[in-house]
Amino acid sequence: MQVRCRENMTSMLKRQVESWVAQAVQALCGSAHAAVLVERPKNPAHGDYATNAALVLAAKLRCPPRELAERLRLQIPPGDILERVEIAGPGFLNFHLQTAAFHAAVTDMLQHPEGCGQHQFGQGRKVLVEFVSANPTGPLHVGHGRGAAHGDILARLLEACGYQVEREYYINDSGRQADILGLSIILRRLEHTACPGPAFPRAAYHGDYVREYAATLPTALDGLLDTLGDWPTPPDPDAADHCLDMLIAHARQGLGATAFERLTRSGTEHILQDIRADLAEMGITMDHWVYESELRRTAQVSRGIERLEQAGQLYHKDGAVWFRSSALGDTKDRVVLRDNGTPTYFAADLAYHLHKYQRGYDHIINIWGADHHGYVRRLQAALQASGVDATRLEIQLMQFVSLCRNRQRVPMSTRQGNYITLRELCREVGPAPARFIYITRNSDQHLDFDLELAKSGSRDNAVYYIQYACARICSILHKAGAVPIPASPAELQAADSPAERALMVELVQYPEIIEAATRQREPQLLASYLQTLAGAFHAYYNLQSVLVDDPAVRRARLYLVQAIRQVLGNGLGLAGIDAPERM
RNA sequence: GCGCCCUUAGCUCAGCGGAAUAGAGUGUCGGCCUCCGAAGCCGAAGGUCAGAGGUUCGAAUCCUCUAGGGCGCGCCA
Repeated sequence: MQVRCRENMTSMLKRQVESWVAQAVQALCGSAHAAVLVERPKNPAHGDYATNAALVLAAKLRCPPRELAERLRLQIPPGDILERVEIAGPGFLNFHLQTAAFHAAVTDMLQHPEGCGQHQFGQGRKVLVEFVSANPTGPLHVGHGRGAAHGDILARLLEACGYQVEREYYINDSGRQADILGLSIILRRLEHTACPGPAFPRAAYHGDYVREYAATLPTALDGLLDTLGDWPTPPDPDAADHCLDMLIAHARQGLGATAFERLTRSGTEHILQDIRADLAEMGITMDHWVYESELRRTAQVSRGIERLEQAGQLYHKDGAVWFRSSALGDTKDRVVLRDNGTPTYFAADLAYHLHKYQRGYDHIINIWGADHHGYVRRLQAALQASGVDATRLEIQLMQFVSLCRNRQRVPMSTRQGNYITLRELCREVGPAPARFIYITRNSDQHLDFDLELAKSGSRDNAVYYIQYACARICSILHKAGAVPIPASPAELQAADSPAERALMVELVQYPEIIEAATRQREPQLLASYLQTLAGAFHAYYNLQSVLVDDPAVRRARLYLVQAIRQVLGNGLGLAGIDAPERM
C-alpha cells in the first residue's frame, strides 16, 4: 500500500540532521563512525538535536574537540529548516531547527493519520512471538499477565514497524505436571463418593478450580473410579514426589492409560478454555496453540533427539541418554531420554523450537519468566548442535511481579492456594489499566503492581492521566465544532510560543520512540513517552487557552491539540487501550 | 558453593550503545478554578546514582572486587 511506503515527515527531521552530520563526518574523516550519535538533548537550551561527533572524533583526528566542532559546523549546508548550529560545552554541535519545520511535521501527521507511528524497517520479515505459555494445570496468575501484556504489545509494535507477526502459545500438556493434574481431579472427585481415596497429597494441585472442575464431570465417571479399589499407602509420606508417582501409577493402571489420559486431557482443555478467555479479556488473540503432546505423537520429539545423535552430541550414562550441552556453553550436560525411555521436557522443547524453525520465520522471540534463565543456554546449545541458526532465536526474560494494595504487599502463595488470578486482577482494575501498568517497568526490573493505584483516577495512575488528556482534547474539539485538516504548514504558523514549540518537539519524537521501543523490545519506552506527552499537554492546557477569539491562533492551536490527540490515541492503540472521548 | 539479574530522592521508578547542571511520579510544604473538564497545573524542599578500586580528556552508564536483594542450579515442566 502506498501509504505504508511513504516515509513519514516526522521521522525525517531527525534523519535530516543525521544525514548532515554523516556528510560532515565523511568530509573531514573520510569514513563514517559508529559512535557518532544524533540525539535529543535533555536541556532544551541545547537545541532540538545534538551530536557528539566532535568529541568522538577528536582523538582520531588529533584536533581539540571545539576546534573540530567548528570545522564540522562549516560542513553543514544552510537550509530552510535549519535555524542555526551552535557549538557548546566540551564540543557538542547543537542544531536549532526552524519552528516552521515542526509546523510542517505536524501538518504532515494530520494529513496522514494512518502513517502515524508506522515504520517500514521490518520489511515484511516474519517474526514469531511466543509468550504466556503457562502450563495448563491452573489459571493464569498475575505474573503471567506481565508476559501477556508485554508480548502482545511487543507484537503490535513489531507490526507497526513493518514486520509480519504471529503470536503463539506453547502448551505443556504432557508429562508429570499433567499427570499430577489428572490425579488431582480424580482425588477431588473421589472425595464425594462412598469410597474416598487417599489423603490429598501436598504436592498435588490444591486450587479450588480442581475441585470445581471435578464436580462437573459426568456421573458415569464414578463407576469407573470405583474400580480403582484400594489405593497404595506411601511408605514415606514426606517423599512427596515418590508419593505422587505411586498414586499416579495406581490411577493409570486402574483406569487404563487411555482413560487416564483422556481424563487428564479434559482437565487441561478445560483450563485452557479459561486461559483463552482470560487472554481474550485482555485483548490478546493467539494465532497458534502448539501442543507438546502433538509433538510427541507425531514423532517430532524423537526426530529432534535424532538430530543431536547425528551431530554426535549424545552419550549414554546411568541408563539415560545425555546431550553434551556443556560443550556448547551450558554449565552441565542434560538428559534427553530418561532411563525409562521417555523424553524429557527439554527434548520436547528442542523439538518445539525445531518446529518453529521449520515453519520459516526470519526471527523468533520467546518471552519467558526470569525463573527460566538457567534454561536459555541449554536450548541454544541444542539448537546449535541441531545445525540451525541459533542467533535467530531471541529470548527475553521478564522479571517477577508482586501485588500491592496501597503500598502493602499482598502475600501470595501457590501452595496455600491464596494467590490472585489474572482474571481477578482484570476484573478488579480493568484490562486496560492492567495492560498499561504491566509495561510501565523495564522487563528486567521487578514490578510492584499496586491494585489501588491501578484503580485510582489521579496523576500517578498513568492510564487515567493519558486518557484524561484525550478526553480533555476531545472536549475542546467538540466545543470548537468541526476541525478540518490543515492544507499547509502555514496554517499552524500562529502556534509559535515556546510552550507550543516544546509541545511540537515532543510530538515529533513519537516515531523515534516507536522505533526505539521496537528495536530494544521495550514497550516501557512507549508507556513513558505517552505519560510525558500527556503531561506536556496538561501543562499547556493550563497555560493558554485553545479557544481564543483570534481565528488564526485558534485554528493553529486546534490543529496542534488535534495532533496530540492523534498521537496519544495511536500510542494507546499500540498498547491495546482505547482513547475515550469522555470519561 | 556456582551462575544470571537487580541496588539511582522517604516511597515507586526513568536514564545505563560514556559526554554539557542526574529526571519523573508519589509523599511533605506553599500557591492556581467568575476562565476550553482542578481526575488538572505551577513552585519549594529532597540524591557522595549500594561501597571500593580501575579504564577514559570525561563514568549512574564500561571492567574488577565487596556488601545487600531476587532467581536458577532435577532423569519437574
